[in-house]
Amino acid sequence: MSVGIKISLNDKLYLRDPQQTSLGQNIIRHSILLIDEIGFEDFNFKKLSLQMGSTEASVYRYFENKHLLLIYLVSWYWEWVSYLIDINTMNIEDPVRKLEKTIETVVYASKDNPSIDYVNESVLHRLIISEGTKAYHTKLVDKENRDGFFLNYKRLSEKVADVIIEVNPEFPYPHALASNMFEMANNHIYFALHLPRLTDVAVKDGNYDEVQKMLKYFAFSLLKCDQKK
Amino acid sequence: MSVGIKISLNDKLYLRDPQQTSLGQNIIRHSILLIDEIGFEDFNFKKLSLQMGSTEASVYRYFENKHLLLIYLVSWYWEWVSYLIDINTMNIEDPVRKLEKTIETVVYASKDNPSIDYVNESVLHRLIISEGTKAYHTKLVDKENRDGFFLNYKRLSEKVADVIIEVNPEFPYPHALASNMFEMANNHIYFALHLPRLTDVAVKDGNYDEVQKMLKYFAFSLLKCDQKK
DNA sequence: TAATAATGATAGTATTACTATTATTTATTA
DNA sequence: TAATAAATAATAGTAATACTATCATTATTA
Repeated sequence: MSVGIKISLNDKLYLRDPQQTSLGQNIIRHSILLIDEIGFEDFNFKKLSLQMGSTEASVYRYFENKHLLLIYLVSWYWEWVSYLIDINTMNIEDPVRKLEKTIETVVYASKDNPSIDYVNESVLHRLIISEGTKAYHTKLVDKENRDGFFLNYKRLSEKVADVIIEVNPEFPYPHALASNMFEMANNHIYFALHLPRLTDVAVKDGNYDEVQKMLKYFAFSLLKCDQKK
Repeated sequence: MSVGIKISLNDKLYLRDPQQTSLGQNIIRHSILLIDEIGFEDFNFKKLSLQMGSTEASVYRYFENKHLLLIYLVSWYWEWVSYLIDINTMNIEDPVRKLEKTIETVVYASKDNPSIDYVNESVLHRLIISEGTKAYHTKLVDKENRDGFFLNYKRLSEKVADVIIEVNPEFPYPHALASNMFEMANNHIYFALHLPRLTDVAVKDGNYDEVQKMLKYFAFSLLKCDQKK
């Protein structure tokens, strides 16, 4: 982004760092757009290179396969959310306000100012919502987890778990509540758009207020404490 | 099953009803085992037919492709859970007890008596946990939803939402809580096994007691009412 | 300016995701 | 029980996918 943050990701995810070259940045840019457009199953490096005006071989020099590219994008996203949470809660002392602000950030991450020019955050958000869990639902989870492929998500969960503990030190499931909040945020946006009988919230024109309200209700109900506003 | 229930599924999911022939039943039996073994991505009809001692062409006469087979298995699973919930809560009047029993059933569905001989329920459960959400995370969701491919899951959610409303008619998110309970049950078993930093529960040797306890804690905390025991 | 590294162009291979055709077995029914 | 139909097996074939390899060209950097 203009301010110059660098999203730091596990370097085993790629063969050549895509953030460092313009071809690499193009791969990121166009893979986000193309996966969003045609879905992860139909996406491949041939189509991507065609759309980019590059070649299959070149893309393969950056990523071993599309699965690792997806993990890369997912990691990028959570690292980005994590960064936004840091900024947005920076000067907040009160843990309840901090948790509220965290929830707001998770739901509206993509609406936060434009940032890194080769990443369309709002398209990426949509992609994470529909394809995100495929990153870790694979036969290779254990190996990939050992290789640290999911660290960004786990660290973010732990960061939020820490806030949860601050709000209520007696709460027995801080990590589960944290990860569930992330999963729920994405799931219920998806449900609202595609399987509305599975939820009670509605979403229209990118307005996720009802999702946000529900997440706050769930969190503060469980933590047996009142919201500030 | 011996008692003679018939799991009724949308007939657009298949080309020929697999429950009606022994080849069809074999397809179900072996696809469950093989997907569990090698994962959905590496699974294909060639490998399946090889393992069954049949041919690719024969499998294609039952299912258009592996994606529809997955939806079939997922639907089968939720219909089966739904059936178990009906039996297990049949004579329970008290909604709180009913919800407790429902949660127990969801978490331990696979442990319920052996049933239909061509379905290994406990392997199927494991498969749903790791591959289940791929059934509806696809570019075709809307079309497939219109075709009624996800009815079993939606009806089950609504059934549980009804119990939730009985427990607390003021609760504003009964559908979301219901679907979230299903998602959470599977997610946290998966997390406990593969990404433990994302949860607080542990699972060993198929013992899901901690998951069950957590789900009850979440549900009854949200519904602001005490559990019975 | 020479050397090095990155990219493009092109080709090739094994596997996947099917469809088609014909032969054979099994089930049905006359 | 023979005739007929239906289901399955065997085999082959095609287009697309998921890569790998090679060599030419263009940038970069020493």
